Amino acid sequence: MKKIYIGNLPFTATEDEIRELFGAHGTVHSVALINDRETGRPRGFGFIEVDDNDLQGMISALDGKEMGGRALRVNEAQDKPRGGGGGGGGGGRW
DNA sequence: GTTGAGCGT
Repeated sequence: MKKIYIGNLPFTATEDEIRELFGAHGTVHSVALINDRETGRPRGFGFIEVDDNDLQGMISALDGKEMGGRALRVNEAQDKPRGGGGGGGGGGRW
């Protein structure tokens, strides 16, 4: 199971839309749209957990897909450590 | 009734 970073999301997008959109191209284990912790406004990006075998398929299939008038940005997430401990990994190689 | 970076508690 891997994580996918979704950016350039429209403020009108919801987890349900993401789940259905990505679920149509693979198995989506969980969907999480990130909104501002202080103001509560949507940040325009989110995360989803998908299977390893469907990760590439979703990225190649939904990356650049238009949603709400804006092109979605799909890429494998970096599994950044949020709650202490651990170190970064991979990343940055574009 | 607003907005736009880009990896979350």
